[in-house]
Amino acid sequence: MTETAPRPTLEAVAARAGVSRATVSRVVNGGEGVREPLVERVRRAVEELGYVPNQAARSLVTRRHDAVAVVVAEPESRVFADPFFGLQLRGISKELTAYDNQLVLLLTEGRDDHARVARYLAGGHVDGALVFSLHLDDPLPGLIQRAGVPTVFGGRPGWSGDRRGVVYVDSDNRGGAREAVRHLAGLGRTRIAHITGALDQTSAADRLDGYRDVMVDADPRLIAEGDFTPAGGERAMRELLGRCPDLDAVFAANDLSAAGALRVLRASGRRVPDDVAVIGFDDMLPVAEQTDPPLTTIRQDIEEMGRLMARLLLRGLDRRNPAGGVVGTPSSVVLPTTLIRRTSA
Amino acid sequence: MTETAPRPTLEAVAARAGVSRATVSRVVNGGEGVREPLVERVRRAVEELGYVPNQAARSLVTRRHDAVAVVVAEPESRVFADPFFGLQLRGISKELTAYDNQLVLLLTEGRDDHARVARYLAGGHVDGALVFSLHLDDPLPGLIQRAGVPTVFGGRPGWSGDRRGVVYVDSDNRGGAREAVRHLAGLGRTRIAHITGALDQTSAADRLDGYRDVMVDADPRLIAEGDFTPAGGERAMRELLGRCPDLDAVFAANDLSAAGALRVLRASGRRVPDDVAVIGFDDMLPVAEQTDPPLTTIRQDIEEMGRLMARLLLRGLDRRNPAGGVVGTPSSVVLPTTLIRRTSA
DNA sequence: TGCCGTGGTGAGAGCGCTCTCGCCGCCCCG
DNA sequence: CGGGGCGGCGAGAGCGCTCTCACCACGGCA
Repeated sequence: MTETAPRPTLEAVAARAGVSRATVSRVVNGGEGVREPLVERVRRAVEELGYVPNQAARSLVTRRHDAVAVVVAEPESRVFADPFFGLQLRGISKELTAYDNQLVLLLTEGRDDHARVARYLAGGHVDGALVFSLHLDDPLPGLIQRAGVPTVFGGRPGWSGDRRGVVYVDSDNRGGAREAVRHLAGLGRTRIAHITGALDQTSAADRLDGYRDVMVDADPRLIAEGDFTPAGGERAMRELLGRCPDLDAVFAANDLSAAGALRVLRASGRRVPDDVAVIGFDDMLPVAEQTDPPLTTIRQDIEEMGRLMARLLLRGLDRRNPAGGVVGTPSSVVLPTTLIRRTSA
Repeated sequence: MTETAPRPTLEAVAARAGVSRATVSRVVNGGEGVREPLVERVRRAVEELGYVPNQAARSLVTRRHDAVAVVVAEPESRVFADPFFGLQLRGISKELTAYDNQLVLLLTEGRDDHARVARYLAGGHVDGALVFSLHLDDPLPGLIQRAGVPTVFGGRPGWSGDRRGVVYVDSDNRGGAREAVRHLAGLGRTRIAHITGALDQTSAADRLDGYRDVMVDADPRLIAEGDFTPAGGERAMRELLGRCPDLDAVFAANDLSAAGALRVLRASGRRVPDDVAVIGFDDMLPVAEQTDPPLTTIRQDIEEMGRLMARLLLRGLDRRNPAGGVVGTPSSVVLPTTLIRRTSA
């Protein structure tokens, strides 16, 4: 716990290099319009003094912070039980780092925190925000929109407010679900059940829609509500088995609930995939590879989603146009999914 | 993606309230030494204009940022496969939020990033740092110490540098391990094996030490090296079964590797706990409760560790002395562990 | 009544930076 | 050889805040 030492200022560097503050500033910010010998002298002075620009002073005049808030608005601590957010965070972090932006993490605890987050964002402490808020009734997106902070959402925000200018990155949940169900059908299965995710989230709703796209007139008893957790998967599977003992396949809304379903199936004496084929969603490696048997699933590139969110935001912020593409208001992106075949289906 | 609107300044509030900037500043910062009617007038003006202080301007003069960096220096993306960091982050976030500090997340990708992190910390953008760097040979703690940033480590840093003034928060890994092994011994088990964690981390080394404390002259073949992952647990368990088919208990360095071990034991036809008792470490709920059978384990309060790290740092920063206690250089804290009995042992 | 002490308020400097503008010297062209 | 243009550099203002200090109006005491 040492104390922070006094740090050299632009002034000090200028004095040492024998130039003006303005010139040092120019060199520090890229060196445009300064002749080589001077650039060299300034660089050396910076080096020798260990000069690091004071971000506060800089922000004060540029009104830029080179910082982005990441808002994770999950009511429950379930957030990190899933490796989901972690992976997305990693993708975000990589992209932000590549363009020298900092990541300010805002975790919310329940409703009261929304005001806090909104205040922070409205306070202009960051240049933009990446927001994870997937619940249908979440007031946060609205608050943020009112705060006027450039924002990219993680997952299609399911709220009823003004839709204009809303940018999000999502997986093709519906398409992926269709692919999953078609795969099961292609295996000759006809009694294909679905364990949904938490239906107040758009991803769960979309996957259910995808299931219905293929199973146009499916027996409604083949659908059981889960909540993306293993326990929820177990519950739903037991329910399904009770209602339709003759089912021969299950499409679970994510790998975690598939894992739960798998346990119940085994306990009930069914063999997977012989008696019942099971397919998950996410391709969460530590889960999908570790189940018994290993899980066939729909892969979504979560880290890439994070990276893309950051890239879109930065592009909208006009940060020297990250990674090419046309500058301007970016639009939402829906990433494709892939079927990963293991043994469960 | 709306543009940020121009925000009112102190000046504007002062004008509206008919007072000086200084008075507004005083009110905004607690209102000490300003008479009630004025306070009221200023408050109203702030409210009406929606004034939010410009943090950059404030930092420029106070040299405080009310921001803390959280550095996660895990080489591999394994970081978030474990819910570990997520939980700790949550604890940290809660505490920081309670004292109005922001959380700047710094994830590192391999060695090259160390310099970046060190530069950032040395740059004085944050008031302090919370660092997770548990590897023995990690140069980061040294770099940070040189940067002169007040720091609290998560887990005992295992490095050979200057130890003075190093503050950390850790679980009683050694004591917990002793309790685990004693519990197995109390069950009448005598051939107690140990699956270690990644031994370049202090927590793994400490747990191994704890095991040895009880099993003073254990057969060295009863120890197999794991790496805290389920796959590592499987590998180690197979190794152990090959070397010592007569073992009757296993203490795994964490729940994840215990889950792997459990699978191998079942595949080998052993009954748990009848033939082999198994105990884990961490009490990672989504893992420990979902194994078959549910895992007996050593619980550590991970969220509390995070909270404590933040509290210690803030206290060292002299932030109005969070949560009581003597002000001054804080010292390290080692949190106790608890045995959680489920069915595996 | 006069003086000092005290508490409340305002004026102003200055934190470290960026950016505009103006000056100066050089080169090119007539 | 002179003038205009241009590129390189420095001077200085000002971003929005905090904090010191001086000022003023009281009240208490002699």
